[in-house]
Amino acid sequence: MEVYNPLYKNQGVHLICSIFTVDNGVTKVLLIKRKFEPYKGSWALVGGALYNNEDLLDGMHREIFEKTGIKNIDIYFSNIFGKVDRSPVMRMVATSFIGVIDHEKVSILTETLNTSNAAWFPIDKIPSLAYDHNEILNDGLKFLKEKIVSTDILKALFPNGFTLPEIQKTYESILGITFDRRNFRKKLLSLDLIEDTGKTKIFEGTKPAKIYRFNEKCATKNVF
Amino acid sequence: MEVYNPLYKNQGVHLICSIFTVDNGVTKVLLIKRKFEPYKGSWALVGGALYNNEDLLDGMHREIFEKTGIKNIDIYFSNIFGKVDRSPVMRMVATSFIGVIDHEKVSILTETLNTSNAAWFPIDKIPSLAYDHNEILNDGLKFLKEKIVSTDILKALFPNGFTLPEIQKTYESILGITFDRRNFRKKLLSLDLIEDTGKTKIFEGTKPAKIYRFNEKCATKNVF
DNA sequence: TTGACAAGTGTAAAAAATACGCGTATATTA
DNA sequence: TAATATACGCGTATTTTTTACACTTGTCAA
Repeated sequence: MEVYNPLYKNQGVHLICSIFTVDNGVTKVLLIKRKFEPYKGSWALVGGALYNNEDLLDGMHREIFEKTGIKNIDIYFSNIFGKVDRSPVMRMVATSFIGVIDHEKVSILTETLNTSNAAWFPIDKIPSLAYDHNEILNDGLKFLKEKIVSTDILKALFPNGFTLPEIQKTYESILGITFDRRNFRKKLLSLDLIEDTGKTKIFEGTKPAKIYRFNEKCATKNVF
Repeated sequence: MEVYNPLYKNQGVHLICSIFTVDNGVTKVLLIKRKFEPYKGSWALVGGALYNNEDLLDGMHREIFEKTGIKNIDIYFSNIFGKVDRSPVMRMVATSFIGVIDHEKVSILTETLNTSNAAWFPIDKIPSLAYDHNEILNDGLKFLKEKIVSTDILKALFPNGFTLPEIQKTYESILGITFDRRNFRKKLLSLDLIEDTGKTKIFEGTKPAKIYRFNEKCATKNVF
């Protein structure tokens, strides 16, 4: 039986999550500082090893909670990283996830059993990370860019809805490009991803903006 | 250290590949019949367990060769499947890949150390498979549909090039839809995925068709 | 009441996707 | 040898989508 073959001994699965937020027009990712070897003292993405008795998603949620205190975050599986030597301890295959939260609505634990710090880093100012986490983060960011045009992954940033100018800034920050105000509005509405709440938001000294929210649908776009 | 924690003991990684071909307008997938428990006698996708000393892609190639005799197949990672109980033997996380080969250009081993048969099954006539392979196959087929419009994944089916009518039939078979002859031509050429070889193919009783081949580029299509 | 600001809406032009007609090269048949 | 059937290549008009850009509107402050 496979279980007794030494070729398969001591393999494990890493659960790694790139947790993003958008802070005042700047896209940031949550990093934790490692307390122990390997990579003691290095910044790293949030994550750890899968337990035998948990599903991947459950394990990822557990790790996120243990390392940061964050609960109830929507996460999406994105990719897998399996180079033989990616962990110096034992053979670990990494499964990567991404998630988005509102950095203002959540308090991050800056010290836990395994971490000595936690902080939000702008995605263009990322230090050298533990393991292959730089590669995983780049891939996760690419995945995020795809997801924001086809899912409601940004919902967590706007629990009470959003105005179109607000969410346009968010899209621009994540995608790294700017849009014509009127065409962005038409495009986002045509994706059938958001809906009008009927309410408006009052700003000072300017016309009130309509408040939208994500609906239950998911957009898709095919080449053919 | 993680390696001694019993919570991580006896985890393994499955490498599973959905190997597709198109046979006379019918999209098919290669299945093998299992010789041993678990799922002895069941049809299954090609695959097995990752060894400690090999990268994911190398391991997948090794498994494909061991179970079918196929060498030199281009494979793409597609997804991961990690339910706790997906394997009755031990905790296994499955990583799934897809590949495409020409069923006429390759001879498949119908018996190996672990398999008692191998055969091509039309994708709309798939039996109940071992493990969660039905789910993995459906996901792989979805992934294939995305890949044929953005990569040269179909290259293996046409080692000596192809005519546009030929490849149109292939696209139609995989995507399950039909195209207008002239618009398909324009669309595929505009994707910048193929190029004219300058040669033509003679058919009987009809005008010779130009032969094309895949070029080195990859097409991309963004919502924004 | 008016000006500043930033929101909302509309429309013309360009580009892309779609529908469809016709000429052409080959093998077969008369 | 000429006529015919077949199906490949090319082109064009129409529709739809995308892009570029201008004006109107509601609120606050002066």
